[in-house]
Amino acid sequence: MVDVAQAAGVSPATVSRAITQPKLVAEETRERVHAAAARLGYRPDGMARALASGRTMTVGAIVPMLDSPIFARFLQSMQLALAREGFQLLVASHEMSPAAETEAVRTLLARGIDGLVLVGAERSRETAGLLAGAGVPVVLTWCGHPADAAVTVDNEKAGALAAEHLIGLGHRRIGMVVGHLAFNDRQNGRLAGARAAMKRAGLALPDSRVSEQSLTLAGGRAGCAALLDLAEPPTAVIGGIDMIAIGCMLEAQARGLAVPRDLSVAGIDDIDMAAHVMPPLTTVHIPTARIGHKAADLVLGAIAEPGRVEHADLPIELIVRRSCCRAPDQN
Amino acid sequence: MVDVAQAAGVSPATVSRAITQPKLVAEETRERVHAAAARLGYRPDGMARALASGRTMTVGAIVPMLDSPIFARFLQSMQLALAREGFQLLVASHEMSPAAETEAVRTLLARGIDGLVLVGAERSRETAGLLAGAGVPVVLTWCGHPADAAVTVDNEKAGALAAEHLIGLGHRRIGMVVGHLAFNDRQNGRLAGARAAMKRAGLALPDSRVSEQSLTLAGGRAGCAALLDLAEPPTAVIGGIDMIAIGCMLEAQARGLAVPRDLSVAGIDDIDMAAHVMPPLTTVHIPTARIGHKAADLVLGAIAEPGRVEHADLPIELIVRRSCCRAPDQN
DNA sequence: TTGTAGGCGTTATCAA
DNA sequence: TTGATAACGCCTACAA
Repeated sequence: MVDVAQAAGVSPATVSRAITQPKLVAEETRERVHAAAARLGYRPDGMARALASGRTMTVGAIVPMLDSPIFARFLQSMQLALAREGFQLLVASHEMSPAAETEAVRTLLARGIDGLVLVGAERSRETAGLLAGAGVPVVLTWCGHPADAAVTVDNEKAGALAAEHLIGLGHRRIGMVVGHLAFNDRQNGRLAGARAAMKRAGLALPDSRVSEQSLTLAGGRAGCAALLDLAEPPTAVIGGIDMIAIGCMLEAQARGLAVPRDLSVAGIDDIDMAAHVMPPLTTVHIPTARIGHKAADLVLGAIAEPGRVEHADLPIELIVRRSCCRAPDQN
Repeated sequence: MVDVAQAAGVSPATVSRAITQPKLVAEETRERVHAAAARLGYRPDGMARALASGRTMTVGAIVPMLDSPIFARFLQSMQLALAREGFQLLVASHEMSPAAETEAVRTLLARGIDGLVLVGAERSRETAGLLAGAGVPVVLTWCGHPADAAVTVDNEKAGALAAEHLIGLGHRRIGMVVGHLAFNDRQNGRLAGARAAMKRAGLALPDSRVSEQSLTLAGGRAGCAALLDLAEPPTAVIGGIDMIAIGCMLEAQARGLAVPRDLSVAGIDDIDMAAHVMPPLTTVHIPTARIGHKAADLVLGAIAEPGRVEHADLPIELIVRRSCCRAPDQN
């Protein structure tokens, strides 16, 4: 910077201003500085800048896992929105481990970020403590109490929408394959919502008809297999995420069952694939990309105006495709 | 840090050493420092540390897109390997735009990273220039010239393996659905490899039997549709990535064609889903997670020992499942 | 509109 | 083994 200043015949301070606050510098001076900077190939040092200004132009995000169509999409849209404002995205994943999440928060905070985006509202006391003393805005996604800065969707309602659709089709024995419930308030919410909807209809969703599996196609297949092997197998299955729901369809089909004739399957998420599998999956649309975009908006807003906490609840809706049909007559 | 130093009755320099180079400090002193640090809740400032030391403990990665099972997996394993060594991952994506890649390189470099991982070896002159003057190790992945620090797989061979398998099954009219070829040397390589294999067998893969599509399920469906609508539709199709190949299967099935009886389909990548779709997809296994892991190893190695350039070529292999069968008798 | 000067929180060199 | 002290490269009142 000193070199640029000399080359442009100004002081280092003016170079700094010409770059970060162009309006404070006379146009003629500004141009001389920029020319000199370009000629000398000057690149401001981000760390020095961060140290002096306290701002890193970086937002951190910690997701349960990178290797998931949902979080990949989420990060994708967040990264895009951040990049548009000149911010960068620092990502970490905790692989469903609260301890790993704590560690990720710790290192991200130490590394220097201007804001942090997390998934879910449920976390260890230790992590919560770190966040409380973070000194940077924190935005929660998917779940979040009304007082939090958060972008939420109604996971209970998502589960309920799927269940109500199936109930409306006459299904009475409905099963659900969910992700591991520990440290996953999204899955917990969806299960609770489905259960509540069934209760309202005078039906039950006993634990025996709920299978806890990994959030993968394989998990869906395994969970569906378990439910189909029951003495009284369900006539319909809800997947806690689409990936699981699609796994359920594949397992049913692998056993020679037709979907939806022999087994109705509904999902939650509406990932791209849902529309393309056979049969196209009936699912609850969660606006994943919008969550990412909105989360970026909220952190950026809170960074610009410290203390500001916004809460956004994004609408969800049932997308009826062709993986569910009327239940066969039962007793 | 000054507070900690005072509380421990030592100088700031000793606090620094006690934390970063424990061995240089007497055990008794070290413990006093750590105790004081813990009591005061001291957290080293990453930016100050970066400015003073020149190391950021951060590695940048720029991928074509975040929203892809392959790159998500890749980043996942890289992030894990980096975290184990105390490094963090800064990610950006360029959405298949060379200009966006340039910009991403520029900002990551400015932000301060100790190393950079890129996908593919093909890029704009401008980006290449930035990298040349980057001052930090750069590791290429998937593609890379032998002189580069890179983790490569043989994309030509991948295309060839798929094609040879189909040729061996008696197919003579083989089509291919690839991703957009511009700025994607992986897809170019796979296509070239398939073409070369067919040529060796006295067959041709004319452009008319190659469909360029987006790297999605929908792209696969569209590409397959285009090929099936040909006057002489292929009896087998290769997908440039599994996602496309699976899209091809879905399109065929949606048209009432049985896979593989009426159309054989082969993919390249071996994503998790490949084993679970119906029929299970015959594909070329690309060790995506290992690429990520190895890339982390290489950058870390180059960071530790500047000037070191390692090149790793990872093996690939054909995984025969059930989406391909013998060609029907033709002409 | 521009320059001066102090400081951001560490690390690293050199003595002690 | 520990302590001064000078960078690290930039930002930002404050003054001119």
